[in-house]
Amino acid sequence: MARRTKAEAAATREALLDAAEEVFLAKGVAHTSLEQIARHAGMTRGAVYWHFKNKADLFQAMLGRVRMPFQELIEEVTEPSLEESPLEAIRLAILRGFERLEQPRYRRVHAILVHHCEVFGDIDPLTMQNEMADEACGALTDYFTCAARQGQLREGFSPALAAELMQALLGGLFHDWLRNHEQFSLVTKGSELVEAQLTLMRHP
Amino acid sequence: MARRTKAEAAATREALLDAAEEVFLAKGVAHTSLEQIARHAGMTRGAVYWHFKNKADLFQAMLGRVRMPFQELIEEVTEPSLEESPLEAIRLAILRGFERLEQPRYRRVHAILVHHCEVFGDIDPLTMQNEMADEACGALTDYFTCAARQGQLREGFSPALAAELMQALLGGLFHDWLRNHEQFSLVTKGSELVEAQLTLMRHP
DNA sequence: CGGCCTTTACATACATGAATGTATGCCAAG
DNA sequence: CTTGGCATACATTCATGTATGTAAAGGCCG
Repeated sequence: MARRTKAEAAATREALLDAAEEVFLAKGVAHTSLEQIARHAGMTRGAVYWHFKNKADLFQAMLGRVRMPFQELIEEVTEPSLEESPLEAIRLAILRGFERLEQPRYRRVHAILVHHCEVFGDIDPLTMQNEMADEACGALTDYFTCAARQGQLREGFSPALAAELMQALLGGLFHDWLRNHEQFSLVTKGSELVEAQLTLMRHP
Repeated sequence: MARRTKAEAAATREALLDAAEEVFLAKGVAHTSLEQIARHAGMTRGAVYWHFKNKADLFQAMLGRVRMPFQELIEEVTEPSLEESPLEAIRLAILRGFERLEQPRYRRVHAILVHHCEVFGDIDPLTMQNEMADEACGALTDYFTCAARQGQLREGFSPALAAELMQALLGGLFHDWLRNHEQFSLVTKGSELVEAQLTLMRHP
């Protein structure tokens, strides 16, 4: 092959990342060679080493396409306002998260991060998951605290406990779904469970 | 080295499995060589290939030392009887599970299975996790059904929903704890959360 | 606008190291 | 004296990283 235009080069870069997602998901990160990724994208390893420094660099670029801070999800939810019904805001934010995660790219990359890659080079997926979990739990605590101040939580039920319960619930559901997403829809089952849990925790 | 007695041979086999646990946990299954395992046990690869066919075989043997069927945990709980207070029986069974998992060997092997190994040879950790999850959810459903028949569950709250909520809660907690067990005690925090959740679901 | 030159976007070829599996050696247990 | 329990040596495969080749893109200059 000969040289492509800038747009074509950017396209092959994306194609390589797409291929990486699929092969990583199918065979695991550690057991896929850069050769396999390149061939799956119709290229050779030359293209990979041109666009990325090495496997870790490619992996980071793949992650970079799906950064989804949890705080952002909350901020997207403006209706209804956080101040008047925080529990409903939490529910909607979680629903938004579910909807994003059901997009193939988000689902694949998170499945790879959680279930198909080990510590590897300077990349530690467990640290990343810890950061995600801490961020989520922090945000949940804030908003459950807000809910408690307005008397929306069952009495004797601390915001911290509510946040931890909800975070564990979400984490378990998340892992189950990532393991085999064909088994159930995240938004459908997730909404049911979250709604049921919020009903249990809400002040009667 | 020269030949050892049968007991010594069995001991080196266990030593190899112990070494495998530690190195797998530290560096991930895919990125540890049989050489590293052997050296960590004070042996050479010759010993490994004598006791095990290959890496997958060694891995299976490592798993074999910690098989913990969930049903067994329930059956161990005879006090109080399942028939008179099923919710309490569930709580105790879960507590038993937590206590087992906090033993170093159980914790390490499950951490490896969940967070430190990818699909690999004829071994698929995700299938194993699915089987564990299905088994757990099935048992939980049975016992929540029993609880519902005795009117111990909040009205309008189906046993299936209760089981799914509890399973997601346990799964999330499990994953969080396996990621970094120094952060909190599984029995302590786990007991709090499970107790809180059962209180929420219990008929008032 | 056409010729030239440099750089880009890869493909190909090569060197290296690491891990595996097997074959063989060796010494004591039984 | 035979076989079990390893250690050692060897051959092979495989992935990586780099070096080199190359044809076209995109500019510069006349």
